[in-house]
Amino acid sequence: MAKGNTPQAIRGTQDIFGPEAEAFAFVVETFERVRKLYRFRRVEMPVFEKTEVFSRAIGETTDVVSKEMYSFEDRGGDSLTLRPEFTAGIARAYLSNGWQQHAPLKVATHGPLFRYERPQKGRYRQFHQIDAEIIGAGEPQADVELLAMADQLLKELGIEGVTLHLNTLGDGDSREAWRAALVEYFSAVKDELSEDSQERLEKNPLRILDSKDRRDQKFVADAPKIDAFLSDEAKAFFEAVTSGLDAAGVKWKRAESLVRGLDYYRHTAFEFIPDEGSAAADALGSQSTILGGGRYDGLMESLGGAPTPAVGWAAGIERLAMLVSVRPEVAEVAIAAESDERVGEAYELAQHLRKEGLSVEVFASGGKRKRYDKARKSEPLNLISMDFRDGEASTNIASDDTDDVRASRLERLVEEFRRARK
RNA sequence: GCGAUCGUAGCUCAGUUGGUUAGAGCGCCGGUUUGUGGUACCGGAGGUCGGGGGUUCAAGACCCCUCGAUCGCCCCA
Repeated sequence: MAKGNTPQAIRGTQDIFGPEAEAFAFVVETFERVRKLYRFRRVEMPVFEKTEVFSRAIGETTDVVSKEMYSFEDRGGDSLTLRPEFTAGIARAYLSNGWQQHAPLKVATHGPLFRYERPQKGRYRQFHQIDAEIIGAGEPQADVELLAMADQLLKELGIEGVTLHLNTLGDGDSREAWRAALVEYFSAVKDELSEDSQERLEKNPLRILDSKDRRDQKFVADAPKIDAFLSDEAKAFFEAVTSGLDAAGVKWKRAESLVRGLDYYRHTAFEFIPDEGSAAADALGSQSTILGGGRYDGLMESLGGAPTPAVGWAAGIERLAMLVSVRPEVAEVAIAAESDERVGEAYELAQHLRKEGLSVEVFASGGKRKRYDKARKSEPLNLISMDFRDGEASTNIASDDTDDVRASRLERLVEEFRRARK
């Protein structure tokens, strides 16, 4: 509980500790490992950019830009913004650094993002994502490889009950024609739509399709389908993606009403969503998407670059962390210095063992009788007690170590250490 | 931006229709069982009951405001 004059953390930020922090680290470590398997190269990006990087790339009318950005003026009067996503900044870096020379470029990164929103379960003002992008690759195989990586990542995290929902938005022309048809269709029944969807009709008609409001849902089933507006090329592209996924053993499900909020998406759009009634769905509350992305062939042009096909995804680390289970890290060795005469020696032994690659914790403070108990409670694999009684030093090892090699190596190291000290 | 629920020790929570010095468990600190021991027992520290105002002889409990948290809507990872 915060005391009167102790500053509070900013709303929507988190101080992550304990099992949550372990889960967070596990997600990041697993991502780093899997990304190397697919040969994605690591990039580090600035946390803030000129505001126009996001407003031009993401779209002025999107919620992200119009009301969720952390923007401020720097001392030179430029408008800067804390990044609300990775893709726009990566696209900017691609153009400003001439990374075209590396195309097709596969990059991965992770870190904090910022969005001024009302915090709730699985949703924060400072949140964290892992992110993967393939830039300068227009072939459907790029989509497949990217999705295969996502699928493998989730499996290696041990996350179950999550399904890839897949859709195509077609190329620019298909998408526009579909959008126009949707506006026409929903305009005819405008008065019967929810208030939110009446507004969406102006701003983002595609979003009406995944409205949660019953009043909207009864019209959704008969709404125009994207498939009717796809050009032959767009259709062939989507088929190549789906057959590639099948060949790669990635399970997917067609989601005709899946659209993505940001302006730059074309062709493939996808989200990994927990199955209804699954443990994952329960854990996430109403924030159902754990990983989402798609193809954004139009983005580079909006930043003044040459047309450049690209596809990418991002996943919320906090959301993934809610779905993984990690065992608490226990020490390989705990040393209880049960009398003050042995404290110095206990720390020396700890250093010796740490240099040999063992994780060691020393218990040498507080009541002497309680040091052993504390060491015990930390549930180490091996427990060394060091005491000094009746003028005699004793050193004992109690081992619950299931790894016999490590346990016997420890005994040897401790024995060496004692001989060397004499 | 809107709505609902909630705010009592470091943590999890009790606190009866408003009624004396606000409690428990865990954790923390100290001590006892002169001991191969994750035990048990004893003691201690720690609370402006989120904050402010009001009603009342009396408020942790009731009313108003405010701050914060949680969950949901919008949107999104």
